[in-house]
Order: sequence, then C-alpha cells, then structure tokens
Amino acid sequence: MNVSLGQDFARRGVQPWTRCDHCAIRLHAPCGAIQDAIGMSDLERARAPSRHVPAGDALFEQGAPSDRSFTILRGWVAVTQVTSDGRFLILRFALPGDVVAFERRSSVNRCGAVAVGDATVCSFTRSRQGRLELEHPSFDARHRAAEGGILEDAEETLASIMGRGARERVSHLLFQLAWRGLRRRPSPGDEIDAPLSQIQIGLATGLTAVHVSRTMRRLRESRVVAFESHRLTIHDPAALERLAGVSTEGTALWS
Amino acid sequence: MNVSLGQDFARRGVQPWTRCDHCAIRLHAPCGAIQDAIGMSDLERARAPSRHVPAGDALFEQGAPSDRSFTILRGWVAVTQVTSDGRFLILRFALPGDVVAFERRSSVNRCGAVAVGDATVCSFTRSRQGRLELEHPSFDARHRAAEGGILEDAEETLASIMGRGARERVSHLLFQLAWRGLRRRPSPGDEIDAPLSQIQIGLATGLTAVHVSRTMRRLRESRVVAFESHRLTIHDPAALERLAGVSTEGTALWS
DNA sequence: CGTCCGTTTGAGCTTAATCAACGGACGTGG
DNA sequence: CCACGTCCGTTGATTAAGCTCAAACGGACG
Repeated sequence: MNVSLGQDFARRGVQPWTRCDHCAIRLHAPCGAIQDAIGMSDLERARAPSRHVPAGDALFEQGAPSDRSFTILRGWVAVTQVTSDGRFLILRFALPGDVVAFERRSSVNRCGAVAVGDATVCSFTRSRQGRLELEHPSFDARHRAAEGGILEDAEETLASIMGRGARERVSHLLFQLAWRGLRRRPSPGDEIDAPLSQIQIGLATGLTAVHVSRTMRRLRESRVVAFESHRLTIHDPAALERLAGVSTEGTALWS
Repeated sequence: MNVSLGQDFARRGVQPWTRCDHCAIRLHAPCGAIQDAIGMSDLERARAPSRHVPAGDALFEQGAPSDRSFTILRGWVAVTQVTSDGRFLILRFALPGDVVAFERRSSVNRCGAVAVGDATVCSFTRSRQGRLELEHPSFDARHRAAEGGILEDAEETLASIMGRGARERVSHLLFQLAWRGLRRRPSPGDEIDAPLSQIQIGLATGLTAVHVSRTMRRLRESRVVAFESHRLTIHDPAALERLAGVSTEGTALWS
C-alpha cells in the first residue's frame, strides 16, 4: 500500500496499542513485570544500602560524573534537564520501581534528578550492575524491560506534547501518573497522593504554571479530575483517558 | 544541595553534554559505533535478504503483527504514529544504520514506518535477533547502543519540542538530520540530500506545514539554512546549533 | 505576625493555527 | 503536444491558544 506522507494519510482508523492492566504505561506486551515481586526481591537482595532523599534535594546533578544507576523504592523523582539556552524542564517522573540513569555509555549524567516529595532510593555501580545482569538473567530482563518502557513512555509523551493542546498534555500526564501510581487502570473516584506542584506539571508539559492553573480549573469544572492539596482525584477516568489521547478502547485494525 | 523545583532553580549554568563527532546525536559516550564497519559487516553477514521500499510505501504498519526488526541500509524512513484522536505524527527519522522496531515485548507494531524517498532495508526475526545477540556480543552491544541512542534522541526531541518556539524546533530537526546525514558536525556550506517535504517537517515538529514554510523562510533570510528542492544547505552551523538548543560549546560545570 | 511560596485571576500581547487563494512542478490522459 | 488534476510550497487575513506581566490571596512556617 502506498502511503503518501504528504496528504490525507491521517485518520485511517488505526487504533494502535492497548495497555497492560498491571504495569501502567506499557502496551500489548505481557506486562514488563517492572514491579514484579520477584524482580523487586532480586533487586532488594542485591541492592546497595538505601538512601533517603528529602523533598527538593537533588538525587544527582546533570553533568556530574556518576557510575551509578538508581532504583526508586519510595517517593517520586523528577528527571530534569537544563537546556543550553537555560530552560529547565522535567523529562519524566520516576515512581517506585523505576530505574533512573541506567545508560552505560557515559560517565556523566545526561539529566539531573530531583526528589519530588521525600524519596528513598537504592543504587548500583555500573560494574555491579553488569555483574548482576550476567549472573541473573531475570535482573537483566527486568532492566531491559525498564529501559524499553522508558523509551515507550518518552515516545508517548512526545506524541502527547506534539499534538498541541494544553488540556491534552495535562490530561496525559495526570492519567499516566494515576495509572502508574495505582498500578492499575484508574476507576471513578480513585485518589492518589501526588507530591506535585502545578509548576512541576508545567515543567513536565511545556506549559506555564499559570496556564496549568487555568487548564486544571477547566478540568475540575468539567468534573474530570481534581487536584487539591497534593491529592489527585480521578472523577471520570474514561474522559481523562480520551483527553489524554492514548485510549485503549476502540477497535484495532489488527486484533 | 536543596533545589526547590518551584522557583529560581533554572539557569544554574549547567552546560550538560557534549557530542561525539562521529555518530551524530549521542553524547559524551565513546561513540556508540552505530555505523561502525564491524557492526555493519556483522550485520550484513547475518542479515535477511535486503528489501527495497519505494518512496511513500509503508515499511510496516502501526498495529500490524510483526516479529521483525529492520535495519536501514539506504534511504530515510519515518517512524510514524496515529494517535487515538486521529492525529498523524512522525516520532523520528531513521537513517542508514539505524534500527527500527526492535522492541521484543510485543508482537504488534507500536508505530508505523514509511519510506521517505526510496529506501533499502534488511530485517531479522526476533528469534534470530536473540540468537545473534547471544552468539555475537558485539551485535548485542551494537543493538543496546542503538536502543539507548534512540532513547536519548527521543528525550532530546522532547526537550526541543517542550521548549516552545517554531524556530527552535525546526532548527533542532534540521541540525540533527544534518549531523546524522553527514556523520559529523556540519561545517559552513555543507549540503545533504534530504528527501523531506515541509509537511513532513511539520509532522515531526508538531507544527503546521504553513508555519514551517514561514519559519524556514525566516531561517533562509537570516542565512542560517536553506532547504530547496530536497537539498539542505547549512550556511551557519553555529547559529543553527545555537537555535537548536543543544549546544556542545560552553563550559560544563563538571569537566 | 510577617514572609515565602504556590495558586488564582485579569489584561494585553505574541505565536501559531486556520481559512483561503495562487503558482509552479509533475504526471496523466486526451 | 497540450489540458487538466494533484500535490507542494508560498503568502495574506483572520482567529485562537498560550505567554507575559501584574496583582491578590491563602497556607505554611518561622
């Protein structure tokens, strides 16, 4: 089939991926088992002593040399970047079980990481990580799955942000965070503690804090989500998912 | 150091990563060796018969079942996605040597791929790929590096797009494509053949084709880049790089 | 009690999307 | 060979979205 990229190629009814009901943001796959009990206990057994990071503290700084990767055990961590023209932005949030800074190719951190709310993490040196991957195939698999999941999330976020619209961007972020925080698809009335500020939501969506405020007021007024005093309430998950533009409903062209 | 995410935390003079002068978009690492002669010959030896994909044809379609990953040998390929609300966008471009659709977790393509200009690709089944990774550590390493590189590119694109501004988005894309196309940092006067349309640039930057046109006219008038009849001319690489917001110059806080 | 910080709201402005039209390149069919 | 249609690039006019500036409010905390 010839698909001319330049014309009416869009909207061919493709309804892409579905989502695993366990592990938040992955899709179609048999659930990368990121938070699998086995994976976590493996990890716990092998971990370096855990470290507490108070809210607002940097877990590590962009550009600083480092030979460690971190696994979040408790709390939220923002993966941040300062661009060369001085803008500051949040690339993604890491929740408990997520791995941060696990690329091996560089001895210098490409991004920074800041604790959002109090957090506890454990870390491996890269050499130890390499040994663990060799010795424990399950650890290696978990690690690869985590990396792949981050790529998928990044592309999903990219899609969310390229498709212009503040409401969609914010909805996508909140929906993703709710799902990952709950470890399941949100139901009406679900609440989660989210140690976020609207400023951080803005940094993660490429919006101004003031515009985030307006957007979230509209979302609140239309009874989709409410976010007050660090507590996120999902009133209408279906609407939120629709707005987020990553719907799992709908007919796939290929089942 | 306590970094309150909410206030003046920005512009701390962090000048993050540098770039390898060989392999385009990676950074600080000792050059992922994506196009390394060894990697490529390994690949050629092991490859399935190559396949020609005429311009505009789909290499594979989003949502279609597939157990193959593809390596671009010639031409450019756009990795595309149709969102659930019908928007069509280009997540990234794959150039010769790049690998596409190499996640193993799903039997269904998360994205589509369309040849931009004529392309030649070769493909592996996932099982063969797994075997190759076990048998040839260098193949495995190349593969991992490619995946990591894609993640870095995706995050860089994300940063480029989140930092509002059409000029910056277009500059970033052109700069990245020029670098990857040339396999080195662009010099003044460099030209590369880019089988792109402005429509595709729009799809990859989240902008309208008309606004891409205006933006590129401004870039042309300010003698930064020209793009005419599928030929991209870099007049002022430094300015382009500055606009792209991924400068390698500048002092890093940590050398 | 005062300060700091995050949120909210308003007013004006900038940017980019939208709508519309035109010209050129190219291919197709008469 | 020419007429026509299509697609791409370009430009103008208008509209909508989001940013900037500014002010006020409220809670947390010293």
